[in-house]
Amino acid sequence: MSKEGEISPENYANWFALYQLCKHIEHRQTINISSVEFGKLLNLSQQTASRRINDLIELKWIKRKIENKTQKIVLTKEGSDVMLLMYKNLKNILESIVILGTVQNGMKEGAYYVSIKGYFDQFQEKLGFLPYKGTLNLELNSTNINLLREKLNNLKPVVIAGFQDNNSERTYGDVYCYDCIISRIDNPEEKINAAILDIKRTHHKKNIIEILAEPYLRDYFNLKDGDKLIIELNINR
Amino acid sequence: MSKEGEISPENYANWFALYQLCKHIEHRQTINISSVEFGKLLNLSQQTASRRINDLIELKWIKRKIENKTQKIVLTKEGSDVMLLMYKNLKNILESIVILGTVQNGMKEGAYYVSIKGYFDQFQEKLGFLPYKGTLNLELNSTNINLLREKLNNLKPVVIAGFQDNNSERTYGDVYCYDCIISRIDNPEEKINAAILDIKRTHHKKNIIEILAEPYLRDYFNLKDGDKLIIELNINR
DNA sequence: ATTACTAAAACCCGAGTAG
DNA sequence: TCTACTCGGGTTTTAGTAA
Repeated sequence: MSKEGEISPENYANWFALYQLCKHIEHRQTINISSVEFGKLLNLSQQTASRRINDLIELKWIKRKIENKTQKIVLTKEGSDVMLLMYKNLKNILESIVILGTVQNGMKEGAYYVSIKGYFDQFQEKLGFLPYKGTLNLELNSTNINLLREKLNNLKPVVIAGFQDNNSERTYGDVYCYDCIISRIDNPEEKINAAILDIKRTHHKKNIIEILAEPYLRDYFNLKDGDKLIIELNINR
Repeated sequence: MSKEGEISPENYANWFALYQLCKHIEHRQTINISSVEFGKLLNLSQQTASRRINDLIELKWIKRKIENKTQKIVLTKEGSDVMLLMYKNLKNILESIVILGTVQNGMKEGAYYVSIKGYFDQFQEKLGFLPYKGTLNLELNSTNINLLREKLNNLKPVVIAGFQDNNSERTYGDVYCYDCIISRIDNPEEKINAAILDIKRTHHKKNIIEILAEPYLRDYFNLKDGDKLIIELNINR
């Protein structure tokens, strides 16, 4: 076997077995499962499941106590480290994948919302810049939109507080933004601070997002429809 | 093959191959790698690596363009979904593993810090309760301390702002806390809001954490040294 | 250099069964 | 019932090699 906790071809079957075991973990890192049940979980026979458990014990990823012919399985520190390592690696991979958007025409609803005084006055303080009164529309492919959603889930939004307009009696709800950095794909070194307007509330096709920034981005980056921009999220938590 | 994106024994070798490929991803979800290099990455022969790539293409997890006998590999939406799914499952697993601590004697430095007026006055507002002027020490085993660290990494701390004491000319730094919920392991239904004092700054053995709560927890839970408590973190982001 | 076919070797799984 | 052994058969890997 290779380095401690490393997953290699000799043991990725075992890694997968550990992963399935962990899905059934209960209080105190304990799992109650027979080799027959474990076999069903893995889509494998009782015999192979039993062998897997012994492999995992040998790897020191789990411990077992047999009481009255039934086994209690406990995750060890090494075992939980293996799971943590994979989790961290996946997190890194997903975070390192650069998200790309394609410039689309139109300013859509974003421009309207940005201009409303009750919102606009909060931008300087909360985003760190006074945005251009319009948004840039970026289309993301389905790979990118999924990754973006997951990244946004793990990010704290900038909340632009809602308010009541006493003249029109209209109520304006909270607006959510996410800090980001934008650059041209053909010149990734020239970056600019920007913000993504919350994608949940827009009426768009679901794979279009709206970007806020201080300058008019089409001029700033000399953009035409179809140009590609890199969207980096600040993962500075 | 089973459900879309599901990893089963027929394809966890392929899943692992995809995972290794993703570690080498570059701009625009593209990977440049030969079958020889990929074989080395997987600790497998060039022939098997080549077959894996074809398997991944058949699974629609990647696409490939061959130019001048060299291949460019691009992750598909399905491929990134597979990675995202595993990431989310691991996240769930790690979050669902309950962290246990064992009651230890002593109040240590925590008690001193809690009592300092400059800090104490902030607790009501920031933690939602005025803590007992002492901390409960919990010892965590190495599995639990690792999991806790990872969970805290993904949590927003409650910052108790530092201040300057004009009498003693001493400067008191920021103190970090994390909201949590405590219960006896033998009665997990009776819960109480509490906070973990930042574990990084204490001079403790590294597997001891300090808990703040409104009541004197030893009385509240009728605790003696060695009793076990469940520590739940608020993952309500 | 590449990728990938074929065929033999190595490996793994599960049926039968023991404890 | 449980877990886990042996061993035959099927699957996967790799060496050799072609394109």
